[in-house]
Amino acid sequence: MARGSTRPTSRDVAQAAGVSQAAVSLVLGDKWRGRVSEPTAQRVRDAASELGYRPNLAARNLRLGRTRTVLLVVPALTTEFFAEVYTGAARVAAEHGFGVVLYPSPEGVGPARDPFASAQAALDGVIASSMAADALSAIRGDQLPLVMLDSDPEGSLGAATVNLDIADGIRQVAEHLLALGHRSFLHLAADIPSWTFEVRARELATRLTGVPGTELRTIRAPISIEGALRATEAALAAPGPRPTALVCDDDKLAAGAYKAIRRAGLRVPDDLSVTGLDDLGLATAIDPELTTVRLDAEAFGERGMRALLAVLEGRPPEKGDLPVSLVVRGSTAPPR
Amino acid sequence: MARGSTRPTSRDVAQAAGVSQAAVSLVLGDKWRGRVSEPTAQRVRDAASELGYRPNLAARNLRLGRTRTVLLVVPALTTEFFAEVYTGAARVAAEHGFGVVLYPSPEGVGPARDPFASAQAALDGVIASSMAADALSAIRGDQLPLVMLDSDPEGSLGAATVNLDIADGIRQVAEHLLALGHRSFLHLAADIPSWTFEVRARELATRLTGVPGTELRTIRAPISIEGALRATEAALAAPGPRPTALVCDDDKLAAGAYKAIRRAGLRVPDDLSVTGLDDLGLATAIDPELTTVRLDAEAFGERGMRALLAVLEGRPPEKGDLPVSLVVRGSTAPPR
DNA sequence: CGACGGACGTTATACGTAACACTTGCTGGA
DNA sequence: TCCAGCAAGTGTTACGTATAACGTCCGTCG
Repeated sequence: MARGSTRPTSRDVAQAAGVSQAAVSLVLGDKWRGRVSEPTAQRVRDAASELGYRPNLAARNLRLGRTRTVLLVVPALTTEFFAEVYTGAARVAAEHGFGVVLYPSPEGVGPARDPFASAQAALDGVIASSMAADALSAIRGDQLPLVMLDSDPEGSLGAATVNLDIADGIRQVAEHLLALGHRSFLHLAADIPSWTFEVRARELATRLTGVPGTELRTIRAPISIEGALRATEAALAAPGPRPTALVCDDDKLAAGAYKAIRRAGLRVPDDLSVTGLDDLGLATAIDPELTTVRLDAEAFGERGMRALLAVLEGRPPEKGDLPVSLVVRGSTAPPR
Repeated sequence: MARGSTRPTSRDVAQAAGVSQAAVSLVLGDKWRGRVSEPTAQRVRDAASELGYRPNLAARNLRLGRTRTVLLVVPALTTEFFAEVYTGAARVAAEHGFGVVLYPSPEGVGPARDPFASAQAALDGVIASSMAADALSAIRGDQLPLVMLDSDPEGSLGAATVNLDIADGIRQVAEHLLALGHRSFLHLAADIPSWTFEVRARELATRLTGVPGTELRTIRAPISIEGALRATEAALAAPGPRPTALVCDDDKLAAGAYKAIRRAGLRVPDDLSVTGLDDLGLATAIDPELTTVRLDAEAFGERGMRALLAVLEGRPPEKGDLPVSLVVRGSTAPPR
């Protein structure tokens, strides 16, 4: 590991302190109450810090048969959303002496690499976003304890799931737009096959079917500004009456839509109301600021980690979806 | 690890294939040319996949004394920039059989947690952004091979450095703005103590001092839309002649500045030209699209990983800074 | 006065893997 | 005929740690 000399081991510490290796392990592992005298323990601690001793984690992991390391599989790191999920998960993990390793699954539909080859660390369990579709089959192959983020509770075959209440978010969006008087909707959907996006489509359709005179069209785009720009441009150029409200599957799509709307010579929200979903920093960077659904990504990560800890300890994980809330800003207004 | 039964070991595979554990290790380690016959090797491979054998990485790491795992220390994951750095580093790492583990240092000036507590995996080396100032002292304490990203080549005490040619980027920005006719500049600087930001300030000052009649003022803000908004608002409200060009340390700051400029009733670029640095997705999401300096974050990550591999193998790392390029968009124009 | 138990440690072992050193059977050349 | 040499493996060990099981010394109690 180190350059010239090899790193000190617990045996080196033992020798320096004049005790056995076992005593070092006891003292440094904090299991010495009544087994080692205080002066001796102090000698061990001094020797350890003197030598700059750090336990060899590979050896410890081997001995204990567990690693206190967990893998977080995310679709791709191009959005700050999963950065915050990571932050939340890592905080809870640290409180329990665990570490979190990230595996960003390759973008697009590339060949599914082995997620565990990238995370060389041995693992106690896995938290996986259902959006990281490529990696899922490989993950299911392993018998590791698994928590799924935003995945169909029915279809997850026993794996614990932690979900944001996206359906409720879409309900709030729909009610907000209906209350403003909108009746002609365009849904800009993400073209990733994932349960969480199916929920958006289903819930939006459900909420509108009850209301007379409503109309809903759907277009799909990859989750990128460029992709959303092109899809929206095409939709706006299509013949027929223009919709008055554009519901986007996430904020990034909304940002792309803004550009298409500007290029078409139209204005948000005067000609077209737009909503997003995520409430990323992007939502307030664009003009007008975006009406969107606020997801608490950090809480999502925390809940995911807690669920995994529960599974590891044989406890049942918390039930219930995480609440979300509509944030009304300047991108929605009554139709003209 | 697994729920009920324990995972199969190489010994289990050996028994199933009717060979010794050593033979399994040879076959699966691909070191069997001339040592094990093809039929036997095939029997071993079949038994391994039959049992779903996966080597215990903790044991392997212990035995080999190296982990093929590397730590990437980044300031915080709130921007896609380091996501791309990670992508590049992970790709190169994978090509060499290495894995990359991420350590996002806590935001702000919180107490420096131990980066290695979070990355429970044992490590062969570290790549660290100089912006992750909190974690640096802890990192230097370990004797691990280290590569610094965007750090002072002089002040890094022997650690290898990989740098983007930020100075050249700022030169291009300055020349672009001077050529447009600007003479009164405002520098919106990041208030993070990091060499890479010092370079921006120094280079900008240098480029302007040669030109007669120029004026440069500097304000500082935390790297967030909100922070930039407030700092810019204050600067625009200050008495005296208004600058005609606003040079921002990165794109996020520029996005915040846009908002302040709009609130002041001014327009980009008519009243004020704005430049950024990074070329994130954000740069084209805002209106008008941002003139900025394109940094190839993925190449940065790749180069960082290659440098670390070189250090690990005792080779000298590549020299030379990575080139950057000015991307001129709609946020810069001649002053009125 | 013998036994007993607490305080303070030590010895020995196992975790799963990779690699070195060694064995065995066979072939071919002198 | 005999031995070198090779193919095809096997036996054994060490990596560094945590912990179960075992000693030893001494004070105390019945």
